[in-house]
Amino acid sequence: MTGTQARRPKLLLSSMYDRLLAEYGPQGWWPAETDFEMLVGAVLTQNTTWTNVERALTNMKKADALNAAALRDTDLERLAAMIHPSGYFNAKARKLRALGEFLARYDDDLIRLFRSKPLLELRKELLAVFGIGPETADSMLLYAGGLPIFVIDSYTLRVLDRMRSGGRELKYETAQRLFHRDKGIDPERHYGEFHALIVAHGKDTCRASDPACDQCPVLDMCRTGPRTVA
DNA sequence: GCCCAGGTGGGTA
DNA sequence: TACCCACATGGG
Repeated sequence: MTGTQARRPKLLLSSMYDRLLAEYGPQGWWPAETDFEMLVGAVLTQNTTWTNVERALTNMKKADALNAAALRDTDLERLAAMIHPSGYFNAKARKLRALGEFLARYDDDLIRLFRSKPLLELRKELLAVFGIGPETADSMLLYAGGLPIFVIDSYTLRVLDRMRSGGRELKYETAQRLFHRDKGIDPERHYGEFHALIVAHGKDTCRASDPACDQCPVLDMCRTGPRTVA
């Protein structure tokens, strides 16, 4: 650090967690009845509102298609019709097909899948599946697999960028490292809840169209000047 | 009518 | 690596 550069206060992410929890209460994510439904929901919710995903999931349940074998065997056009409300239905139908084919490697057994290898190897394997990117993979590992990995989404990147002193936008893995390195955050107790709280806050007030975040009632650290994320 | 939503894959320079 | 764009419905 140069002599002219002022030392900025460190912001503990754990304090952000406390603020969000006090404002929004426990979120109890992921909103799915089964781990398999969670995996499907993770694909369907890509760049889409959850209410639209729920409509698609309901259609799949009615058609008895909410299982791995159905993802593999159902005609793609029919699958796309079921998930129509979730948008990108043709692309997502192909993604669900790829998910079903991937699960067949583990005999459609999610416990077997998540216990098959170390976390980072499993993550790499998921990322190789068509339609599964970093956020989708990490959501699956955390919420369905119960594994200690933090999920970064657009809300998280937006909040972190606003809390920082400017410069380049954070990349996914860089942002994820900030959470993994914060000793005040317990992976078992906090990762799932923290991500859900950030989403709750994002839906509530942290709009992309409000770059100054001036109206944010919760995270005033977003608008109180330059800070450095711890 | 416009913007946005719990992203990802493919193409290009 | 860093951009761009396509993918698409439904709510505010």
